[in-house]
Amino acid sequence: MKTVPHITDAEWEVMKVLWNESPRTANEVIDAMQERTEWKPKTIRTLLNRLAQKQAISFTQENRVYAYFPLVSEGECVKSETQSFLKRIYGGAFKPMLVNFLKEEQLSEEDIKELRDMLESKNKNK
Amino acid sequence: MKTVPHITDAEWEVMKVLWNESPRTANEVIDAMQERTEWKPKTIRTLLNRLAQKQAISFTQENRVYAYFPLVSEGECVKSETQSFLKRIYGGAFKPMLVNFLKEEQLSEEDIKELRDMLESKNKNK
DNA sequence: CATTATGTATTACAGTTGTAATCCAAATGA
DNA sequence: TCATTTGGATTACAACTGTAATACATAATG
Repeated sequence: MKTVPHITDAEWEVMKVLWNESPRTANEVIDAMQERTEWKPKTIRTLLNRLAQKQAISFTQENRVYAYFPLVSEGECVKSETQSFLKRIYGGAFKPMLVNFLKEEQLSEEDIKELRDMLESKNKNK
Repeated sequence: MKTVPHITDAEWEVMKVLWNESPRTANEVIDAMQERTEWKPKTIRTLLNRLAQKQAISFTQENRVYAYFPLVSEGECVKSETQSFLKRIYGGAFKPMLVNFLKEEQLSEEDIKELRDMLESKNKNK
């Protein structure tokens, strides 16, 4: 099974931009980031470089300009990060986490209904 | 509201031991850790020091021996780590994560029942 | 009392991360 | 053609992490 590289907090913000739409040139990424963060353009270029190095993204070159695109999907990354989080905090067990979450979190009535329906259907098709 | 210090992966393992039972002397912690990791005693002492510095734990001194105990509860830490995880990965929203988890994870029939019951009772008392 | 063992304090050291600045070559404008 | 701007490549640098080793002081032992 494919292993996704570890993506840091700051890098994750850049990935979000590319997951949202790609390919994007460095400058397009920078513009998009300026809307959400205070980071300097150079900082964002550094992050793009690091992501490319660890093969989370790649790029095509058009004249002097690079256009970046993800090599790993958001789903893959979410799953992988979630798993290491689970392992760290809950010893890898999923249900204790869910239980804890349900205890702690605010959920609207509709949320609850939706979740219940999901559980139902999960129950059915097994 | 109280902010808990950030506890790293390695430190987290030490915290688990102290959450499990405390106070414990450095050597007792080391012994407990040897059962779960390959870490050298010196490494574990470093972690104990760092945790004490960041006031995640403290100690009493008996002759030359320190007995450590947590200053922050497991619940607090779990909550705090969970929140930064949520923020990072899911933009802070709880439900999308739940939905994703339910889609991805294996749950036994009993698990599902238990979760459904939890949802029920959550629904009731609101 | 001298030596050794033991617990703690201090120091080490490379890899990762956040956060850029500087350097360089090509394109663009005067 | 020469100066300037621009995009990318290289370099910077401190804090944090993982993973210890070394130094030091005191207690135990011969």
